[in-house]
Amino acid sequence: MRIRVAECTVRYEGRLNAFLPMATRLVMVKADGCVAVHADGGAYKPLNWMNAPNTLTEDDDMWTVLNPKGEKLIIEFGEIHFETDLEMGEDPGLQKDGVELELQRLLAERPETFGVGMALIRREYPTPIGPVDLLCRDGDGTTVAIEIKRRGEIDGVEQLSRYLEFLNRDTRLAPVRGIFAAQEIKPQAKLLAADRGITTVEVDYDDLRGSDSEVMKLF
Amino acid sequence: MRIRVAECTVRYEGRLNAFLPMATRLVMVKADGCVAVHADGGAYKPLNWMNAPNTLTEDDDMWTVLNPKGEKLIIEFGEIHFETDLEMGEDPGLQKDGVELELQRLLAERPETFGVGMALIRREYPTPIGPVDLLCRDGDGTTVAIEIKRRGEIDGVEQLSRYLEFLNRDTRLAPVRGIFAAQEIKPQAKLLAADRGITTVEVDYDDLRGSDSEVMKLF
DNA sequence: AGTTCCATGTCGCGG
DNA sequence: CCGCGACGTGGAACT
Repeated sequence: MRIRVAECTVRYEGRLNAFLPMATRLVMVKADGCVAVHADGGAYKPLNWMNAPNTLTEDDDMWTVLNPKGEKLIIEFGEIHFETDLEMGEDPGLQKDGVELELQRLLAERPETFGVGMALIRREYPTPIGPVDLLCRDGDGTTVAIEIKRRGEIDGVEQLSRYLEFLNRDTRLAPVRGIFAAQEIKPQAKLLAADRGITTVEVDYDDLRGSDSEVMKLF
Repeated sequence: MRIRVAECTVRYEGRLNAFLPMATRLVMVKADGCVAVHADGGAYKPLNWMNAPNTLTEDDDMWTVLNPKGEKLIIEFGEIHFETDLEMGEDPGLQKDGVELELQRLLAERPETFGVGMALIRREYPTPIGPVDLLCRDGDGTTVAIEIKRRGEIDGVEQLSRYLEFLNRDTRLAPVRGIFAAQEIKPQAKLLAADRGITTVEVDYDDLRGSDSEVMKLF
């Protein structure tokens, strides 16, 4: 990784045009060729950048970064305060844990969370426009499509609506009703769901995890 | 801005849990207190980070970053290869040009782009679920709701559909038809729009800007 | 503060 | 390679 701290101006021409007046900034060039220009503030996002793949041309006090899409990043340097180049090697990468899939797994194990007699048909039930998180049958024998989100927003309701549209064309399943489940559902999403005849359910992740541990303890 | 390149492990506990095994990485601490851990590759996004506001506690070879929401970032250092701390001063900030609002402004000035006799009623016409970009009346006196995006994708069609749903409940406006305008419209979005009876229009930003300059020159 | 929508979103997966 | 959905989305604008 190459790091240069210097006075510079930056011009980006691509999906939009942008310009940075002369100031002191950090320019980072990673091993994969991606370039990022950081100010000393403003979260982790750089002011300007160019992702790999690209080509960096160094020309006197000017760097030109081009990518195959025709985007261009031009950095013109003034005084260079500091520069270094360090070997860092491969990164083993990030291990994550505890997102939507986990919630889905927990709820798939406990369909009765959504009503007495609710039974799972299958997870990730395929439709032409993508898989429904859970497809179930309720106590009355009605098919139920369940969409699960960590945070329930209007998009999720739209997504479920589209699934329902398609599922209801399948005469073997129709009529299909919808349940929208999330840890927290925004008022606007609740409103739209109600308007569409979709039930909303707020689920408690810790409770689910807790009862999961309970179940585990029995074995 | 403080920069340290060192062997380290990183643990994040917050909205999810994540762990980085020991490896050489760059740790950046900006003036506003935000912390970012970068590998030598993978675009501009850090492997792990903590945005301001937060508190950094240095304890021997371990840094603990806490934020008011209870999220936690723990960095444990091994060998330190390099460290520096540089003054960079305020950044004048990025000047952008050519985004959605600009497109909206240009099209609001030229409603006839969407058909002969098209007249603007107002920009950002309010509905209970958000403002419609342009509300117009066409040559036949029919109300037209126009949604403008830089890139036309399925979400935009959904958004316009929702607006139309609400606008058509207003007996003073109904029937309202929809136009979906963007510099570029994805095939899937066109398909969905057609299915919903929404017209799609691809507009040329440079043409619009050009004719804008023309208009300017007349005065 | 809460909510909505934009973004040079980025990223990963599956067709 | 495109389409599509998730993201610790982040960030701005507006109520």
